[in-house]
Amino acid sequence: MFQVELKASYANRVAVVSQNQILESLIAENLVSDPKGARGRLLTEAARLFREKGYERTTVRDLAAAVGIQSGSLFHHFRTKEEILKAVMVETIRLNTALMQAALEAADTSRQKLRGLIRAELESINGQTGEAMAVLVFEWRSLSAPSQGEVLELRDIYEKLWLDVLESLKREGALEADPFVVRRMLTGALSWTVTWYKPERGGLTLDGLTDQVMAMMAL
Amino acid sequence: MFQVELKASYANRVAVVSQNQILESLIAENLVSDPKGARGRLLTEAARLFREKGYERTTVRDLAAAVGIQSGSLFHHFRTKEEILKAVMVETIRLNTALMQAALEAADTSRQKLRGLIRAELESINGQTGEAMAVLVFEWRSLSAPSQGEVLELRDIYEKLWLDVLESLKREGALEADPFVVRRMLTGALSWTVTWYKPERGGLTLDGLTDQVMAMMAL
DNA sequence: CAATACCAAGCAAGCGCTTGGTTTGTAAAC
DNA sequence: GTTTACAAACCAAGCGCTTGCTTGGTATTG
Repeated sequence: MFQVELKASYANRVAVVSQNQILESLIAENLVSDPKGARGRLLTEAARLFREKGYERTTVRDLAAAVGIQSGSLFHHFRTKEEILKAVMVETIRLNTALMQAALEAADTSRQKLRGLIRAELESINGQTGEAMAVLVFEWRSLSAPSQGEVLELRDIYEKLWLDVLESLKREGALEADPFVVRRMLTGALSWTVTWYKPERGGLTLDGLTDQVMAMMAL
Repeated sequence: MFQVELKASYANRVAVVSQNQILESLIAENLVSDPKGARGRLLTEAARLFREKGYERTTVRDLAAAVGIQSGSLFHHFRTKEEILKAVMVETIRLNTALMQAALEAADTSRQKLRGLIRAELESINGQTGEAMAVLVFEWRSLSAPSQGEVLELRDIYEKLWLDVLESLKREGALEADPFVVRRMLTGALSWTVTWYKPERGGLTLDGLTDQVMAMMAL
């Protein structure tokens, strides 16, 4: 699907380059909206507002004002407010799945693969797509049951990426706990960083944070 | 403040006994409401509803109906809807701080103390007070800024309990990562269990889950 | 006979969303 | 190269409903 051609000497550089490449591929395939377009800009602003004030507290008037149109005009692009929330989530998952796959392809050992996944998820949560990721985590209940089902299907795809790596580590004896449980613990731990991790202050970089997670697991 | 007299042979028994004792002490001191009283029953129902539907989606009419009164009558007990949310959070933190302190006093080594804290927090999250704990985690943003400040002060008290234990472990060489970071990771990981851990199915007990967390950290 | 707890009714404000009509972008037709 | 056609994008206004909360009065309790 998406191929990372070569492993460069600087892991960061690989990450940045492939991230843009991947984003563009997805836009070309119409799997995510171009942030420069009208729809994409709305989704970006929606993610920001949903994260900042929560889905329920964000009114369609807020959303419209954020992109400079009237509230009623929103419904030309989306049928309901909830459809906007769902779109934010779906596009976020699509992007992340692609990023995770790239991270896996760029790593050799299981340990490196796990580090790649952790690093990629931290990047998703605390980087440019962070607001959308936070929405995905914290606004889950605001989705209607049918929409939850659709989003869940997409999520299963990338959860499997994690489980495969963790199971390898267990087989190799590097991990003692149950892979399934560990993944869920990591989901919580990494998601939670959005509430406290601020790269500007303190000097802890994303790579440093990744190292801390690995160290916590004694890996 | 609260003293656990003796360590019984069965850790569970200690936990259960002290939990009730502690709850009663707090009720006696008017630090938490008696769940049998009118106010306490409302707060219990409020926690359930806030967790189930979220604070914003829960109306004062829902809350009133849950305890069998008219919506207007709520405002005889609380001045605003937000005051109800705040009360749920404040009382939950008070109870948990007391439970954590008890868990610490019942353990000898740093490793056992950490296990006690993890076990206690998992119990809080997935046990009887689970709904209130989930509200504390997921409805944080629905609190007004002043209320957030008040609740934060209370939370700092019990966060210090965790940091002390983790710092001991680090000094002893059992932990490599930064205690501060580890605590935040654990906060996320343990809170997140509320979204997936179901003791009925699967057979993983709270003690088993605690073991998994320790194993994940290679402790 | 007070104080406490509650009810019945409803208000003002804000909500998601609809409606009917206008502007804008684009591309074929002349 | 202007005209025509038409859909997409947007505005102005507001409808119907729900929301948190108030009010004035009535039971209930110690």
